[in-house]
Amino acid sequence: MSRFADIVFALPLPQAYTYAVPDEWAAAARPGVRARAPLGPKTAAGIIVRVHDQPPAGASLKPLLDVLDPEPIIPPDILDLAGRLSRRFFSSWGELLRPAVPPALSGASSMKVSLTEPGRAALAAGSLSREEARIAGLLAIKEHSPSFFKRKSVAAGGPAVLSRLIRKGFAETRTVEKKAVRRAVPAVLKFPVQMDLDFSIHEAAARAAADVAAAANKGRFLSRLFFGPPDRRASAYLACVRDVLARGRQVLFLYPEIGMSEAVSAAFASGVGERIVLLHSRLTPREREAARLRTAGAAPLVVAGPRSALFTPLERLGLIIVDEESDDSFLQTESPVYDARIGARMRAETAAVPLVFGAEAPTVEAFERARRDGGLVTMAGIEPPVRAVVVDDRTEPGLLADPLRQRLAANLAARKRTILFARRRGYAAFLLCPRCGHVPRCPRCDIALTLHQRERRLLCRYCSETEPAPSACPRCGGRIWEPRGAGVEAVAEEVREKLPAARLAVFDSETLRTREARDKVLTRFAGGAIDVLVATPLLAHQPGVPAASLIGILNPEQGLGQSDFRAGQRTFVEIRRFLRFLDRSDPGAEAVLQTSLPDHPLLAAAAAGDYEGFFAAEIEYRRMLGYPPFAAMAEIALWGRDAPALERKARELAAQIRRMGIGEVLGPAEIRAAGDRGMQLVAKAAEASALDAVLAAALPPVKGRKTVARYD
DNA sequence: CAGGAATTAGCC
DNA sequence: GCTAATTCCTGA
Repeated sequence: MSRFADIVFALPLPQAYTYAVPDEWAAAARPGVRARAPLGPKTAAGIIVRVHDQPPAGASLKPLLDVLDPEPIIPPDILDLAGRLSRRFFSSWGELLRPAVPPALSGASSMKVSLTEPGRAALAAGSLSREEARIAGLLAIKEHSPSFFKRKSVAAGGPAVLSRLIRKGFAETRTVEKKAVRRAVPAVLKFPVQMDLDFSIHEAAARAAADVAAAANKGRFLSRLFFGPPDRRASAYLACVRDVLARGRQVLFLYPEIGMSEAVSAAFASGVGERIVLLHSRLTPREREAARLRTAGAAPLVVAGPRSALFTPLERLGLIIVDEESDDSFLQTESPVYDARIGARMRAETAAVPLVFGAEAPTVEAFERARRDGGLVTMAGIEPPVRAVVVDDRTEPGLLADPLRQRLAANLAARKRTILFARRRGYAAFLLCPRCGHVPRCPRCDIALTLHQRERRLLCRYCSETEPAPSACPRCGGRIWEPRGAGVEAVAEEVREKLPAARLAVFDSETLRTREARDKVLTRFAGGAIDVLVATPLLAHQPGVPAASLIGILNPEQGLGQSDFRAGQRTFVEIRRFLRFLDRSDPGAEAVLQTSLPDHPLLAAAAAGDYEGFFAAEIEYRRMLGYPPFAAMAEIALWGRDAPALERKARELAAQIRRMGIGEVLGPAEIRAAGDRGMQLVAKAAEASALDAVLAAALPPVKGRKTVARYD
């Protein structure tokens, strides 16, 4: 009889806790059931992940109080998957299990804080203290949840200052009932897009689909990358899926949370029909429960959903597909951190089922791996890829280079739709005093403050510090500011000035805060009531964006400047994603990539749709610098205020990891984010498992706040 | 140096 | 995430 149970909680706790199992619960305490147990001064419900007979070493022992389920609510394979992901990403096992737990009936409201009229007046009059003005400035831009102010990145002392503002009547809280989505999306979606799908697949794809189906049938792991445009991938997926369903097995289909790539979903809707269960963020709790019940049986189904669908329990899993593999949304960066692509590989390997990745512009890592393993399946498009004209903006005075402006005017005259993509929200990335070169910076984070013209405020995009935009330069007293690094507001202003007849809308998270507002703008754009959308990359993650006859991409080279080994990859993928909105049914449709680096090979490759050209250069760069996929890598950051102590701790950790003898340890180097000081180490190893083992041994003893990012 | 506010460690 | 313990800070 098992006398101990390991329990995980849906809290950011790094490990499982061991409890004694009282005799009365000995039979009921099984892996996968919920149990209530004492945790600190309170009790909490968690999930039993293991029962055993090994008394825990050292740690104190308390008995669990109650077993809440007669039967396991989570099957062993999902418990194990979440456990392995938590160890890989140093995140919470219990939090990872949350999407696998049947939807609870709690937490139906949330709190919002907003500024009152007296608060606005006090802020404008400057009668608030520095700290109060900072918090009030944030609230002036938009309302926030109280927990927003608890985030370290927002403000030290945020909660206290906030309660003072509330006490003085300058701010107020209100409870927002979480309302069920009124317009329910049916479980089987009907897709508005009409397209002629070419279901004939060419030979290489047909052969690959046959391989995948055969592996699914034999219960064998196999990994393939379907490299090609959405319509081609869709027909290849469908061929695999039909076969797997016909053998009575289930398919897990993961897609990024961008509607769903429309060609793929349309193909699924017509090819699989009723046997698809779509999981997505617009489901109401009732629909979510209905979907869960449908997936709970052994019926052959396609379960399609975003990254969290990875944790859907399935009795008869036969195939996993991850479409749009290079989309950033597969990596969850907030707690619990995990990468659904890595999780999909783990799940496919353990379940002994084939794994199919698909993308038109895959990650360098996936492409290299597929090439090496012979898993690459190239599917040429029916049409050649969209090509963008590259335009040099260095000699142009305004934000829109002349060739782009002319095309915009012509497109407007023809009453056709235009989308202009700018990289930033707000008005300008930063202000520059042309007289002395001064740039207002955040006093805590040292990065340039963003100008928000409408509120006349400067905002730090790291820590949300805000202050009124200064009228005169604090250094030289100059009265003229030059806004640099165009945001959507500035681009919109220029279009209005140069082309007053254009009916224009700004599409960013600040202008359009709710889903309803976003849908409304898209409907008007589709219906011809809006000619030009000036959008941040947010637009590319919306469902139902109509195609446009002119796409302008403004200065994507800004994304290349980040000191991140994946900046090139991200920029390429983003440009190709923007270009997808080009209306290919219009023979006069054009795309323009405006840049101050017109000769940059990555931009040229992105404009031409030359993935292989991009890959050849990028993989060489990764090889030379020893980045993934040529090494497994971890960025370890230690955070704190006491700089000397921090540095000592970081050096010790670096030495410790070096002693354990893995590939390479770089640093520690000083980093700053959100007003915090940190020291960062980079550890690299040839083998991912070796790196994970070293980190698992070296990290837990390190006290204090730390973050780990792991890449392969 | 009190007394409260802010931050952080620990939760089995 | 919540609470208790610890550290920090203000103001005399």
